Parts: sequence; C-alpha cells; structure tokens
Amino acid sequence: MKIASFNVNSIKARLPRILHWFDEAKPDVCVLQEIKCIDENFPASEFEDRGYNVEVFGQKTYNGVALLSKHPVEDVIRGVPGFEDEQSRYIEAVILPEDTDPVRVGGLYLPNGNPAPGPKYDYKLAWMEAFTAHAESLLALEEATVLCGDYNVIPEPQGVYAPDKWREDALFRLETRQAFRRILNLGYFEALHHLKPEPFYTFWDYQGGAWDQDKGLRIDHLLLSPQAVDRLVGGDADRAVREPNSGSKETKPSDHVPVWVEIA
DNA sequence: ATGGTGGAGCATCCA
Repeated sequence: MKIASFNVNSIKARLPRILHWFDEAKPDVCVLQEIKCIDENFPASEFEDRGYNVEVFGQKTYNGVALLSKHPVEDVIRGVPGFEDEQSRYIEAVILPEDTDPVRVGGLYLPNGNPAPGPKYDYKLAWMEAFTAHAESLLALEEATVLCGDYNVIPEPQGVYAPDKWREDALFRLETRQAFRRILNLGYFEALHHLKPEPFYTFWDYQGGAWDQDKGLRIDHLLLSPQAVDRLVGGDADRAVREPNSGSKETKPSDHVPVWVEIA
C-alpha cells in the first residue's frame, strides 16, 4: 500500500493539480498539509468520489491538515496528544487495509519557526518536544507506524542548496536538527533518506527562480517505526509535480512536492 | 526608486 504526504499550500487553489496527481499516483493513504480552510469548506466529495474516506482537521486561512484513505480508518486523533495548540497541525489514524496488516499514519505540519530566535521559534521547539513524546509512546505499541509530513527541518547540509546561507534559519539551526535527531534516535527510520542514493529536495521557494535554478530544500519526511521498515518496499519524491504545467495550466504548483512510501 | 512569489481575504500575515 502506498502512503503519501503532500503540503498543498491551499486545497482550494490547488484542487485541479491535486486531483490530477491523485488519479496518476493513486495513493492508498495521503496526508495533506496547509489546506488553509475550515472543515466545512474542504472539498471532501471530490475525494469521496474517488473512493477515499476523508478526515479533516482544518483551520481558517492558515495551516490545516487532512487524512485521506481508500481503506477504513479508526482511532482518528486531531492534534498532538497532551499539547495545547491553537493551530491545526496534526492528524493521525489507524488504517485497516482488507488485504494486509494495519498501519498507523500520522500527518504533521511542523511550525516553520522563523524568525529564530524568538517566540515563533520557541513554539517550534515546544511543538517538536511534544511530538517527540508522542512518537515515543507510539513506538511502545510495536505497530507499523508512518509519521510523515512537512517537518520544516533540513536534516543535513545535503538537504539545502546553500547550507552556509541557512545556518541561522529556523529550518536548519543546530538546535532544530538536534531536535529532529531526537525523534530518529528513538528508533524511527527516515525512509527516503535511506532509499534514495542521491541528495534530493522536496520544496522550492516561489521567489527568485528557485525552481529553475534547483535551489531547493529537503523538509518533507517519512519516518517509519521498525515494524513499518520490515514492510518497506520503496518510495520517492514526485519532483515532476513542481513543474509549472504539471496537471493544470490554469493553476500554479504548490511549493512542495508529494513524498511517498510503499508498504507491503 | 521600486518590486521582487504566492495564498488568504481585504490590511496584512505567513511561508
């Protein structure tokens, strides 16, 4: 089964492109970030028509996440447990495929944190600490778990086109990378980092011709529990989705591309 | 000198 994550930067502005990608990539499960709408305005029927169960944790104007699954879902969680958060940034559910074992999928939109230092960066670190505690509690369940989304973390210098320009940025500061490694060190496996031999990016800024010059960042990640790694078959980042005319000539691409893993 | 990219939603905030 294919499990994907896609920061769409507004579901409304992106719908034709998202549906085009869904029809081609046919993910079994997909978590979306930055839907930028309240639950009632999510275009659920477009996905239900394609056979998906739709779970939304929306927010007006900013943030907002959703989880779409072709298989039945149970135990849906909205928000990181135990963390008081005014922003909609996390959704989780257990996926129950008919033909294979369950997989728990968490979809996250981790705070950007700029400017750093400052209150926004403090919020990012607090969010990461709460998420790390939750990730640790999930490992104790000994289930196949995939925690994926826009982590807003560049894990290593190879994940950014000009690391020296990004040293003080909230996405790349040492403190940020340390906090990300604490999640990995619990026992999570950063799937695409290990699957793909060459450095790659998942985000290109709209400004300054970043796409044309391939000035990107690797900030969308899929973290797998050991039980999920046992079933890991493959995965990739769908770079072509960032092309100006991919899927729709009338609308612009997201600044992120979808990332996905195949789980047996 | 100014704007520079894009989305939400209507003045600015966020990324």
